[in-house]
Amino acid sequence: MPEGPELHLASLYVNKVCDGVVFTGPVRKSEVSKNPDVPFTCEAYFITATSRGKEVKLTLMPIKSDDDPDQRAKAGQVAQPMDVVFRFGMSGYFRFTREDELPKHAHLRFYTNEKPCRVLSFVDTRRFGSWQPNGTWQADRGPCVMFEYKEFRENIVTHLSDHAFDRPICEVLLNQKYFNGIGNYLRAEILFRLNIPPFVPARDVLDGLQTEDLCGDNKVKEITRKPKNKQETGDLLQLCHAVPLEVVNLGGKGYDPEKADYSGFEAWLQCYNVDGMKSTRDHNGRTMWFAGDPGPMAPKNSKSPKAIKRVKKEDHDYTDRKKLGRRGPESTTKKKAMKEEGGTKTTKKENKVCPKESKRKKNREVNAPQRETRSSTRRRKSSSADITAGSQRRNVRMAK
DNA sequence: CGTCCACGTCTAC
DNA sequence: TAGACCTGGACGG
Repeated sequence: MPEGPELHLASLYVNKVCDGVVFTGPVRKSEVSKNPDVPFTCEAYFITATSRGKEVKLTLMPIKSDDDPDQRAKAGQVAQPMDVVFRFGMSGYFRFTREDELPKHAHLRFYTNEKPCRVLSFVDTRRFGSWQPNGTWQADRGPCVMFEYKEFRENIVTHLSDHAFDRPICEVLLNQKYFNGIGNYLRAEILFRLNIPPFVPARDVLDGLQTEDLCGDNKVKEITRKPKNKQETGDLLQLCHAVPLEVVNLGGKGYDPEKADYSGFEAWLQCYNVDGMKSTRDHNGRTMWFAGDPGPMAPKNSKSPKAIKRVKKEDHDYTDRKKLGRRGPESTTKKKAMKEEGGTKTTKKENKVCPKESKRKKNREVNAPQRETRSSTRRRKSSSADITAGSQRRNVRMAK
């Protein structure tokens, strides 16, 4: 669930399913969760949600009842509203179900006063997510790229001397102090659309930016003009706003391969995890998907013994370039890569950036070998109209 | 069976 | 700049 669009969609979901629903009693936490207890209990309360970048805030609002003059007397005092701020980690989301169909990994739960009751659950398989009772938006996170656009722009143009911008643009895009809401698939999609190599210095791309959105009223004019550097930067911050909003407007659940409506999102992706696109690890071990030139700051050193072995092997595989694909790149946490130690590791070769097949083609079906020039297997799931559109768009890019 | 990979932070050497 | 924190799906043997 977890980049800006998914967090916002989660807040919309909560507001929709909890509209008019009365919750009651204590908030309950799973045994296994290491997150804090939420010391809130109330006879009757509403739940509403808002989002900002990669956080969601739930507001637990006691219902004051004129019909219940005992309310104050009983509790000694009326419960106060409480905000709980969530981060979703890699796998967090909200679900509203009957109590007897609680999802696995429902780590924080809010119960309705119905009979049988229903439950709003914060579900988080991997438990990288977190919540904070009486929470506030995390102090070090910047303005929301989607819903605080003006402040977002300003925060960047007024801090360009920050050393954070010494890094490659693709890595800076994950810095939540400046790009609150951008994650791994969004950075790939945004840079791909502007044809910006991922490993160019961020400041080179952002330098000369205006606080005002250059592409506002004059949008058409600006875009049809010769794309200069400054133009692209204007576009970059604008796309950091517009691309996530596209996902929100897809109306599905965003990035969530487990869900039925994932195909719409998958068809929307132009670069991330798309067959034929290149990918490599950035300096933090995160996979960067891109097309064309990686840029001057691309990591040169392979840290993957397996990748080296593969490369050697492939040196003799001259028959089919298409097959190059899938090295076994490092896992983000390279746990036991030491196992293989041998001598392979010392002879580090360049970690070649090469096109590869998407791993996410779970079609075990052994069809006739598809020689389709990419554009291809993954995309085939979308409607033919989308395929055409996608291809055309790419052709335009290539023609440039 | 085992290995690799995943939409993200965190903190410790 | 590494690990640590976790579960589970895809894929290979």
